[in-house]
Amino acid sequence: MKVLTKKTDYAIRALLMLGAKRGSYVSARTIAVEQDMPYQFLRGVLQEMIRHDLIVSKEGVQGGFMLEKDPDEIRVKQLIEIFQGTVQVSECMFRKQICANRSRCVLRHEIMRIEQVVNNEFEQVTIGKLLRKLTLADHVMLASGNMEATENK
Amino acid sequence: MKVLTKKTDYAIRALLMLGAKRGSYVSARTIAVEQDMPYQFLRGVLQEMIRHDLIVSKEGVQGGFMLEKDPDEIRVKQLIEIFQGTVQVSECMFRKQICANRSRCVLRHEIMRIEQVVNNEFEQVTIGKLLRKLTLADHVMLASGNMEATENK
DNA sequence: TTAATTGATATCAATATAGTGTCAGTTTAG
DNA sequence: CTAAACTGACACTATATTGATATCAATTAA
Repeated sequence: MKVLTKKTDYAIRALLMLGAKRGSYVSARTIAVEQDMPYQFLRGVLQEMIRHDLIVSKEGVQGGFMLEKDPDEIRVKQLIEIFQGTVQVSECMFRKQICANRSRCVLRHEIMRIEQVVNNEFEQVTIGKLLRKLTLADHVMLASGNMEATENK
Repeated sequence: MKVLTKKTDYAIRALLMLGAKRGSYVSARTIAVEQDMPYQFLRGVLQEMIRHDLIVSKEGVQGGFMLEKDPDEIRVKQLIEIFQGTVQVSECMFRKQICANRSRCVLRHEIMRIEQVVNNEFEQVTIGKLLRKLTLADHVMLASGNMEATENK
């Protein structure tokens, strides 16, 4: 059971990078290299985020992508929805056709409850929160002199 | 994002059926027909559950499957683990290699926390609990005269 | 003018999920 | 003792999802 797919993972990390460099354009190439993501794949992810007004782009030399929304208003929940579709337990479950199978109904009811819990959690996590944790962690590392984890191969 | 795969879904519903008919053997054919599941596929699921000592089987005519464990001790969490592998956010995350990428680390940390929440929820749901909800729901339905949902096509 | 870029797609590869088929062995009813 | 109803154990196919690559036109700055 994999909670985040590559697309969502790349999206979040790209946003974190854009969030850290707010105000300037960062190219897909730069993000791909620094975050070790497949270039073309990442581009698709970035374009999807443009369509959802999370970021803006500038073409040509010195172009790239820039954060559009307030990091605190970009929720991981939304990213999951964009790249993985709504969190759902199993298919069907249309209101109209009350499911023909009792045990399936009982199961669904229980799972939908858990679904709510998960959604709630992902709703709480924003790019802003992650950004703050990121910089906080880096401060701790700098203070302790432990730098390896900050390096990029 | 799909929480339960068909295998897990079938497994749970098969167990509910075995739980409702404890003490007697129920054949894969019967379960498949009554619960509307693909016969051969279900058989694979049942065999997997035998390997994990959740159920026992008897070969030959009048044979079938029977619940082995106490329904209250069969947790949906375990079924998910058997049929979908441990709940994990993304691959890797081995303790030894501290991840080379800071933003990935921060993300992981947050996701692992949510993972805990989800695991906890699934840990609470047992076949026993579902069985009780099932029979309770049926009583309510019988009382209100609403029978359609109990019928099988 | 050229190189660095995005926009827009098309296509492919890899993996995971879902489902089918076959055959040997077991058991019970007749 | 035989036929039919079963499970055990696999091998296989199909479909869907995910992950990744490739191409080409348009844009922009140096």
